[in-house]
Parts: sequence; C-alpha cells; structure tokens
Amino acid sequence: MRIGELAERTGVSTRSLRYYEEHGLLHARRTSNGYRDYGEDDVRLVSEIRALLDIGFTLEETRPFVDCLRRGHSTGGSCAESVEVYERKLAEIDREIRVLLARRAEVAAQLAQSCPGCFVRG
Amino acid sequence: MRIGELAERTGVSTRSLRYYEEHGLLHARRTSNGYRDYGEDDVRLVSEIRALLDIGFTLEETRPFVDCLRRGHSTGGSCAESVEVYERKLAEIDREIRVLLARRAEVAAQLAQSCPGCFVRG
DNA sequence: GTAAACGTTGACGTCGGCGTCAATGTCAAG
DNA sequence: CTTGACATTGACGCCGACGTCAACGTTTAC
Repeated sequence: MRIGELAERTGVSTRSLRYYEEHGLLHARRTSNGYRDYGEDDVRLVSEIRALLDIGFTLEETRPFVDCLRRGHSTGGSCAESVEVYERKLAEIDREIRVLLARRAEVAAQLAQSCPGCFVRG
Repeated sequence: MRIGELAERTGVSTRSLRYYEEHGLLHARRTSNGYRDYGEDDVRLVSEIRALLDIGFTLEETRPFVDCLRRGHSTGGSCAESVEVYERKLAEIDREIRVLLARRAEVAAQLAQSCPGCFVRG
C-alpha cells in the first residue's frame, strides 16, 4: 500500500510516517515511480510506535520494540532490550511523579502562606 | 549595582537577567555609559522569579508576582492575581500527575504482559 | 599603554515531533 | 488535454529559557 493508505489505516499523518522512516524506524520499498510501498506488517509497526509515543516514549525508545517486532516476535515488548526500556521508563516516570509531588507541595505551601483562607485539598 | 553583581548575588546568569528584562519582568536604570544599574529591591525580584521558575512556573506566570512585589507588597503571592496563578498551577500540576500515573500504570501493565516474571512495585 | 575583566546588543543553537508550506512529479478519470 | 488527488524531497516554524558565540565599548589595575 502507499503512504496515504497507511496513514489512514493507522491514524498517523504522512508527515509522521516519513519522519519515522527518516529516523530509521520504518523501511519502505519503492515502486518504479519512487512512491513508498508498504506491507501489512507495517500497519502493526506503526501502531506500536504510536502506542509507545502516546505513553510518553521518545521515538528513540521505540526502536527496540520495532526491532523486536521485525525479528518476528508477536509483541514488541517481548525482547530483552524492550523490557529494559520499559523499566527505565518506569523509573523515569517515577522520578517525574516525585518531582511533581514535591512541586505541588511547594506551591500549596506558598499558596497557604500567601492566602491563609484558601483551602487546598491534598 | 551592575548586572554582574546582581547575577552573583542571585545566582542567576547575566543572560537570564537580560532575558527577564527583555520580557518586561525587570526594569533597569542605566548609568551614563549605558550599563544597567540595579537597586537592592531587584535582588528580591529576581529571587522571586527564580523561585517560581524552579517550581515549574513559566516566565509569564511570574509576572503577577513581580508586579505584586513592585506594588509594595511584602510577598509576591499576596495579590489576587498571584493567588489565581497559584491555583491554576496547582490544577495543572494535578493534571500532569494524573497523566503520569496513568502512564505509569499503562507501562507497568505492558511490562507485566511482556515479561510476566518482572515484578513492578506500585 | 595595555591587558584583563567587565559591560553592551544581536543573533544563532538547543530539544522533539511533527505542521505546513514550496516546487515538482505521477497517475486515473472525464 | 486537463483537472485533481495523490506522491516526492527540502526546508522553515514551533515552544521556552536560556547558552554561547561575535564584535565591540568601558573601566580598572598595574
């Protein structure tokens, strides 16, 4: 299929698809006229990428998952490298949550000080 | 005092000080040679800006606090607009925390699925 | 007098995942 | 033949708080 169809079927813009390819995550055959030619498997690949990006992964971090799928695994996450990324991401999210909680406490404290009448839940 | 001293006393780079001025948060008198000339009050202003930025406020969001201080209030947060910003920020942080918690759960779930043997606290 | 350490404005680089042109080629339908 | 929907590559714009030159003027210390 061509890029337009892949875009429609995955809900991803053609711009994004070219971007993924530019960064080596997607490889497309070319038809005689130079158009990109995708297979059914690519729908899966792109969906995996999108799902991970939506959860907060960077494009680079999706690479192990894509590679994993390409090696024939049923899930992008079933390879050692992917699991490693999962764990790193968990730790990273935890750090961010801690930072946000600390900020929240800080803001709440300052608010309470500036405006004693303002109630803050939490 | 000149910009170097203000920078040293506040721990803020001269670049940042000029940036704050460029965005109307800091106003400096000029000496005859064109150098910026700051007063003692500016140390307070800059400290307030830094403190807020460090908590995650944007530069724009610090404006009400600076204005408040400049109006003579003892604290940047003791004006109605500042309190409003505090509350908006709290709500925003709460949203971000919820997003992160959801992501965390999502990642943990996928990890558990991909790697049944991997324990995830939380 | 001269070097070092300060100051000035102006402007580009950073980071990421694209959106959005621009200029141009390809192909099916009428 | 032409229109219009598709494709191509290339490149700038975005957002924010600066870092980091560049090219130059000022002041201080020796």
